[in-house]
Amino acid sequence: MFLEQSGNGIGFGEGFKSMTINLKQLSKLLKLSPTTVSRALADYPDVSAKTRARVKQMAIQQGYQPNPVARRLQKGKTETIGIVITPEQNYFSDTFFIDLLSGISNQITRAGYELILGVASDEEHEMQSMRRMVEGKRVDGMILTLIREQDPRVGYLLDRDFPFVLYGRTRETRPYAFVDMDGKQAFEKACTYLAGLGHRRIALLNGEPGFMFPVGCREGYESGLFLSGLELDPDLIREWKHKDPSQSSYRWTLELFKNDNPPTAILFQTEAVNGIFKGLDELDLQPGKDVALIGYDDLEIARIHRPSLSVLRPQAREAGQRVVNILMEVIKGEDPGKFQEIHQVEMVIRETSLPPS
Amino acid sequence: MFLEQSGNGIGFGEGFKSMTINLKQLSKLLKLSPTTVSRALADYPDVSAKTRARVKQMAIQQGYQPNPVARRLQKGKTETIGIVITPEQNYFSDTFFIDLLSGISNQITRAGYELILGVASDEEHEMQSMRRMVEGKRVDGMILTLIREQDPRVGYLLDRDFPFVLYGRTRETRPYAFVDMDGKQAFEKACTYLAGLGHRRIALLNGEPGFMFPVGCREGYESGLFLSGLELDPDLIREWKHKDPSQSSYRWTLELFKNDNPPTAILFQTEAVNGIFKGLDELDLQPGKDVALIGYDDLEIARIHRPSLSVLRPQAREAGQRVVNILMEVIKGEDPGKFQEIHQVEMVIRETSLPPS
DNA sequence: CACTTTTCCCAAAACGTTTTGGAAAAAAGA
DNA sequence: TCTTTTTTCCAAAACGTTTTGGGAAAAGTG
Repeated sequence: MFLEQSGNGIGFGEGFKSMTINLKQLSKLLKLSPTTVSRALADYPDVSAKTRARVKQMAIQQGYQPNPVARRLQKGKTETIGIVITPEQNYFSDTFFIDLLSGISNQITRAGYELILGVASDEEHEMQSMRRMVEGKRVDGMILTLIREQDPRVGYLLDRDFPFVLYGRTRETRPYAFVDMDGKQAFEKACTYLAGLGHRRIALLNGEPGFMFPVGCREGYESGLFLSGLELDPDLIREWKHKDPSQSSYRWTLELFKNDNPPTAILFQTEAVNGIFKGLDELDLQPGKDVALIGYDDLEIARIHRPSLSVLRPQAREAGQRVVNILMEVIKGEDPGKFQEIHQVEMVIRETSLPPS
Repeated sequence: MFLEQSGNGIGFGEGFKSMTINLKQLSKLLKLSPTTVSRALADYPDVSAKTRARVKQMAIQQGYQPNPVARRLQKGKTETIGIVITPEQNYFSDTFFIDLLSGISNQITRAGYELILGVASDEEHEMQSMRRMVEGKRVDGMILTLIREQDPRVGYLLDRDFPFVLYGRTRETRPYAFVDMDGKQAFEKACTYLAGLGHRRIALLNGEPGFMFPVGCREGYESGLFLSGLELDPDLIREWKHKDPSQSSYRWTLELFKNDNPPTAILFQTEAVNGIFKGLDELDLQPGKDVALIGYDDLEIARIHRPSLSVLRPQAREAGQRVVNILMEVIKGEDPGKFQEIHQVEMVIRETSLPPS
């Protein structure tokens, strides 16, 4: 009588929609207890090989899939990872971020987890969206991107000992897990490469302060200059704005060439390329020929432009996968401090990195 | 004794992480049954105003939030919406799609739901990702974007009577819910506007066949020509490829001007603008001056380019919100056929829509 | 054969809610 | 006062899993 309680028998005239089978129904079909079926499917050793095979076959035949919500309740885990993106800072400018997201998503799916997405219009909503996920017990872990030098999200998560992994780094003394690109090494490489070609006036059009990624770029730039025996000239360093990459980089490009001793090469984030091209065009300078250019990130525009743009190419997809694998470890209870990865960035030489004319 | 079963008292020395309170704990604190507390918070009329107030106050004070997983299990709903995006078809080319996603996400959050994201590399994985969500009982409804003329996803969902809403339309006779932009009316408006300026040779650089959105654009273009008393010339219609918008549109731009009687204006999707600018540049034609241009979608490049690009501007954010509101109705059991919305598209005249010279 | 060990299975509890179906207490009506 | 109605609360069931803690049967051992 107890077994009959919920009256959900094998189901006869049900619609397509409810044609999904239950653990209880499946076990009834097999004349086994739900316990045994559950354990058979989970490969517990205390169920005989014969019945395990029988159970699995029937499960496949009936298209049984355990209800994830029920499992989550019992296991006390949401099997869900959260990420919050912000449109203002033009994340989606091109393939880069979607590559990262693609790596993240695929790896999360492989683990049987879900990825829930928040879209926040500004920093405040970003925090709010994250808190909803964390305090509302909607996720087991968070992935953070576009990290700021002082990032309140990191402190928040560390304070409550909530699992998370950064794509990027921040200024925080407590140990935390991150995957970052070696922007420093990349810009150093690009800078020494240009110097090796004979360039003596190399400019840096960097991302604006506040975010963390321009820090490494600048370090690499300075170190590259030093290694090449070049002096750092503050007049050759400018910063574009996130809210308006093209416009600000356009203006700074014009500015750079007002210099008595103008640059013969520019290092920058590819996000700003449109403004630079426009500025050079206005100054009647040919990219590649009159001014060497190397961008950071291999966006579509870099490949299709003529002359094609030499770039530093971070492997976003791979990084995304690593972020997820690490987050899974942290969720399991591993020490986050153990997971701090800095990935190499390759340089792709195309047509805009010639010697000075 | 029954009440003591799980031994989770009010919790003294627990860490930050588990400092979240339970319905049972809350009810114990209030000396009420979990039933009453639950019903008080849900504003049931069978709990007195006084205790309701007391319960709510204590809930706020203790920071109680019902465990979403438990609620989902009991309610038999996942409170989750699914969406699958594909990077190949460059969705994220600019702000347009993120605006749509932003509207979707905000509205979903407002309803207390989650948005889960799948990223699929191709059509096959797109379907696979969706089936995992649907058959794995991970979502209550699906949102579909970038719809194809023959779209297997729509048939799949209709067959199993699963709630979904399209952003766009497809060729399907059974009724389904959608929100679409009036591409036809938009292109008709743009076309008659250009004709009104005196243009007689208006070209269309359209999206490639297979997807649904170029269909409306073409219809609007043809209708616009007709209304303006212009003949349709097949030589003035070309289609760019999704995999490579810039490159293909570049080639087709060159092609268009090999014509004995070349166009004086081009209508196109803004996605293809880089290729067009490049082609015109190579032909020594000034955008706006020598050739009028109107693009569909107000991407950043349209605003920052000089001359700035006249565009047709769909309201992506608003559309995203409507998609979610409709999906909620469909999930509630409303007839999807009732929800078929076509949104107007405004035209933004900037510098590239001058009369022919 | 009697005892121990191993193999194989299962009933019941638990996860944290909401809903169902009353029941006691209070108020209203006779 | 007694009955009926309304108000206010709650115990128990249910959602669909996984885990716990055995227990019966089979196999091995002396």
